[in-house]
Amino acid sequence: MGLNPTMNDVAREANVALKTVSRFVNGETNINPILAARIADAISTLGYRRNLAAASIRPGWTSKTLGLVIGDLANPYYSVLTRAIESYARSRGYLVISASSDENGVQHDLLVDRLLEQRIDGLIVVPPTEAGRDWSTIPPPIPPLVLLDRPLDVPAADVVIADNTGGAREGVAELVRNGCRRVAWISDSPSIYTVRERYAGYRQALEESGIPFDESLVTTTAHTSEDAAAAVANAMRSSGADAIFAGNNRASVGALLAFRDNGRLPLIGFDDFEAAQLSTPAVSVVSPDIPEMGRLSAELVLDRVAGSTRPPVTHMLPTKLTLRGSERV
Amino acid sequence: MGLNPTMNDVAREANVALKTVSRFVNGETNINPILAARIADAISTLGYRRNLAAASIRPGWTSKTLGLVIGDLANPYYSVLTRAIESYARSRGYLVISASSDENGVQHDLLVDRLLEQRIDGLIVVPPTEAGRDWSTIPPPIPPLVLLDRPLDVPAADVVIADNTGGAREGVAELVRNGCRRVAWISDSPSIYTVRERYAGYRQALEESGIPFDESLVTTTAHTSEDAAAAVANAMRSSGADAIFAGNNRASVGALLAFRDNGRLPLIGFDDFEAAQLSTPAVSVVSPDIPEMGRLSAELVLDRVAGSTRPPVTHMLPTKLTLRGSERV
DNA sequence: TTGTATGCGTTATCAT
DNA sequence: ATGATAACGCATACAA
Repeated sequence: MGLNPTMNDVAREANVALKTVSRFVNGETNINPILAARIADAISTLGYRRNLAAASIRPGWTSKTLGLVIGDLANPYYSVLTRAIESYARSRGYLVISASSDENGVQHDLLVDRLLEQRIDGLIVVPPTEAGRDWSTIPPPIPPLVLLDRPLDVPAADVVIADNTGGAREGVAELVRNGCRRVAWISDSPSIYTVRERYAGYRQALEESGIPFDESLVTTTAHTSEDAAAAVANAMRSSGADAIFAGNNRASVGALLAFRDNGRLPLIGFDDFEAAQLSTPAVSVVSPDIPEMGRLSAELVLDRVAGSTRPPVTHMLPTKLTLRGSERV
Repeated sequence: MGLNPTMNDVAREANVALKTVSRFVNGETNINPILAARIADAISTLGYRRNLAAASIRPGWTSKTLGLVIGDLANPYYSVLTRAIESYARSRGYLVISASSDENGVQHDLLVDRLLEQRIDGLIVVPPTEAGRDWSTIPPPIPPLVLLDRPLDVPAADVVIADNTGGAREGVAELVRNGCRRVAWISDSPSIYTVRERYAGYRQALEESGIPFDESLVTTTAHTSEDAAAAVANAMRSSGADAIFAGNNRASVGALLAFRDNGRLPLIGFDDFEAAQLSTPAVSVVSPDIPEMGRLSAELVLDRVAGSTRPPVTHMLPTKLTLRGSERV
């Protein structure tokens, strides 16, 4: 291994002053070509690499690093989000340290603290399902912060969310437009923000169509695809459902599983998933623009890192209804 | 925002020496309880957070950070890998900076350089499809390095790969055991390491079964699912194939697409994918243990970070054949 | 244009 | 047990 050569080593090797090497490394122009050449030589013979960690502790300098706390990187939703953030950040010279909270508030808080200690320049966070500590108890200064996917009451933070209510409303309305009158709702628990929002859209669509609400068509206990499959089967057999709206992709998968044994019903799901296009007929979905949500978050946080003092904003991004066939029979 | 309080600020506030605060923060025990309490108070009133970047430049101290360069985080294969690495790393106190190369050698090299400058303690790398610069041209010292998924001739590096050849061989043999004699091979280009290895397994299985090799059954130009679908359709119509072995999950998806219009053939694919379990019949696959590959990589690199000088090893992890029904009719 | 001296926030040495 | 001082690798006033 050996030790890492420092700027001082380069200076000695090239027979110039430390400061001249610093200038060279930082790409300043006012520098004697002769010395520059000597320095370049010294750098390559020594294999010098600058130590960004050391540079970052100087006043006015930063780590050129962003922190990101999500639920679970193995979940395609989060990995696509993370990739979008990474891409935009890198286009502006930033690296991303991402960490998974497993939706656990304690773990989430630990990660936030660690990232703060690592002196990331900005922070993007998807608040965990099991709420963590109140942000107001974290002593300032806190670097630029973006709340992603789920809003929270943090005065200084920008917020980027999807129009969950509008999306669900549009999806349900499409089913109704196709003649369905008894649309079943299948989802996870309403204690989850996105579920609440989407469910509100379901209710809105029914109301706007003058369709009476029937509680027996609603399931909000489907935590897994298997749960959802059972709920869908039940809605078909016992509740006289004539269509299914799936509140997330696990619920959609559950519906497909249920359809194997029980025939099929018109179906629209929230959130896209890989299998949606392969099933027959392909599954129609309303889905947020995940890459754009990621990109925008990174842009907002980096603008603030760069000095923007614009008042905090909440961006609610529209969803998109993709009709693939499953919305009718 | 305001500035970040430093250890010095805490010392002044608590009326103790800088070093005492350092001791307190680093959890040393030999410290007067009275002073400790004063320090704790000062820390919380000032909202002091330790600056790990500053700490890391001290000799013998490190960034407690791992670098990871993969192909594309939005690809489930890589995101599951990354998640496994992240989990293990965090269990040992490390954060992970991951970056996507898009399989582009130039971008890959840029990222490696940047991570080296950021002074990550260890590096895990999936060498890009389009080869980057030779590692031997990177001047030492290079931190502990693990080559993941694809081997490369780097003397000091540990290597973690899957048994691609053995896996493909097992999958093809299963099709043969079910009576198939004309197994078509559908894959991406053999310029890709994993493709080459898997294809070798295909050839081995044929040879061991005494089945003559027929070039007309082989397609190695399927870069997308659509390409693969066309190739599968062609194999069914023109080449008299009686089974399909898909060299990766895009090829598997292509086969499913082709089956829509052309009936179906026994199918086994390499690499698992979400839709595999939803299709009817569910798709059988041979797949590497991705989480274990990630975990092992992180373990190897962190053991070296912790001082292990064990000679470099190559771990070839076994694959698993999951039979779900598609292997017969 | 080049160099000297100082400081960033932290830990380590060595005295007290 | 505690503290003054130096050092880590780097950048920046300020001098030369």
